[in-house]
Amino acid sequence: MSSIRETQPVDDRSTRARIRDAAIQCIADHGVTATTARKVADVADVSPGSVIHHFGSMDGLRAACDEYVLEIVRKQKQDILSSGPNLDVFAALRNVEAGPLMAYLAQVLADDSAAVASLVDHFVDDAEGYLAQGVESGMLKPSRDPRGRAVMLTIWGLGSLALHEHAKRLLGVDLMDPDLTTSPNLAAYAGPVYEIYGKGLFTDDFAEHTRNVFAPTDNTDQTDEPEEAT
Amino acid sequence: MSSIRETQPVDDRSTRARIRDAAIQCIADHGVTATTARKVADVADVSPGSVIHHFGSMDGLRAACDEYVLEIVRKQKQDILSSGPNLDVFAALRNVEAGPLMAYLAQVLADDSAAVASLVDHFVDDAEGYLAQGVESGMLKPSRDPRGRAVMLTIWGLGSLALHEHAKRLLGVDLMDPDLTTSPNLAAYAGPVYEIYGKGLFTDDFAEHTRNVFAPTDNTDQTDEPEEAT
DNA sequence: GACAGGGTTGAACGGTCGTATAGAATATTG
DNA sequence: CAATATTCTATACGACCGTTCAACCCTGTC
Repeated sequence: MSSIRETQPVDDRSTRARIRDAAIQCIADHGVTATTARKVADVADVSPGSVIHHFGSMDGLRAACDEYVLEIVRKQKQDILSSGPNLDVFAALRNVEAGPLMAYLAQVLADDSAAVASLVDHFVDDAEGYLAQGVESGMLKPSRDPRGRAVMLTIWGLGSLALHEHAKRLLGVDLMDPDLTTSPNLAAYAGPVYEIYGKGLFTDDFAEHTRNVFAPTDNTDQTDEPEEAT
Repeated sequence: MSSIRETQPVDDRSTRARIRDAAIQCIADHGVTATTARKVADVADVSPGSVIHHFGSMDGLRAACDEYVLEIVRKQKQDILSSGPNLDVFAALRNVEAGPLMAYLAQVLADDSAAVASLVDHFVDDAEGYLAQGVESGMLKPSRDPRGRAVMLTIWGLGSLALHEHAKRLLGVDLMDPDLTTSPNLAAYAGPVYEIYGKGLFTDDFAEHTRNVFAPTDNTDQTDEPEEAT
């Protein structure tokens, strides 16, 4: 092992890391099923045999990718924790070197992978913490079901990411844009969202009318409203 | 052409329709990339050659499926229109013979297809109409951006459908269940949703604070809040 | 019965996939 | 420098893909 570092850091790091990054890029660009061993090898400038030599199989490569972005998100979370409460689920990913992680996440959110499930659970945990902080600091209203509220807000956020092509077509806003927060079109997305988050959607009369329909078992005064579902 | 109807309607209808239905079922069950001509042929009890004889290619089959569910949704809309306002985007699909249409939609929502885009646009149009009715009837608050609000609510709903596996894992609610509205676990999903839609998420103070940040060009009084994004 | 003629079949073709493996290239060590 | 261990490449193989096509069956007509 040579003790001197070369003038240029060769390319990236180990061949294994280069292959993994190439796979993430490939999945982010063209989806998981279109990501073949040969294409990954081509992007990583290695031979097709090398990619499975390092990861055993394509499933192994996919798992390694999932685990890697999970690790990055976990690491990034530490930095976020010291910067106060943040409601935006994507902020952690957006600041992370503007890599293809958002696009990767959007591509893999739909198919069921244990690592992706763990990642989503992680986001929900974060959201629940942030929401609790928001409630404590007086920014957010308390909820009868804090966990459920965190789940729904996370699913809405991640679902918007998964359907970002529709959002772009309908709103002109690319949720994948690394510098979204400075985009002039952000208002088209944030306006309605903040409006709903701000004043709600139902009128007070209607909200009162539906309040006790889907309430969890909570001993408040409740007049029985027999039929008002959907 | 015989003028009498057989005692049993043979199987379904034409072979073409049987193949199309088999493809929809197959995509709903295993996704679009896992749906091969041979599997569709197997489900439809025909030969692999027959499926492309009827649709030209697998892309043609896929397009025919998209167009078919679009047609069904359009047809279903007519019935809905005569039953008053309805905020639930899925109701139109849920009542439609409990077929695999919801699962099909969940599978194809992410990939970009012209027919799927048209379908989503259709949902947004419906939502906008329903929201306007809701505002008019006093159930819903008016919006500064009715179209944008309809888009976001639709994306949230469809995104939840696309990520229904996560919702099921985290909430115990299967958004795909044809009789969801009678499920005892519905409250885990509807509770937080109705809470947010009812009273909102932000406190009045915080809502006032962020009101004019992402407001569309609207001449209300606005004190300049230079930096408060994210 | 002979005979078209279209819906249907099943075998076959070219292509791409994931993966295995033998050998070349490269690094490591004495 | 020789020997060896390691990494990578190139090729090969079997499986499965979408698609084609000659034969086949089945129905209706002369």
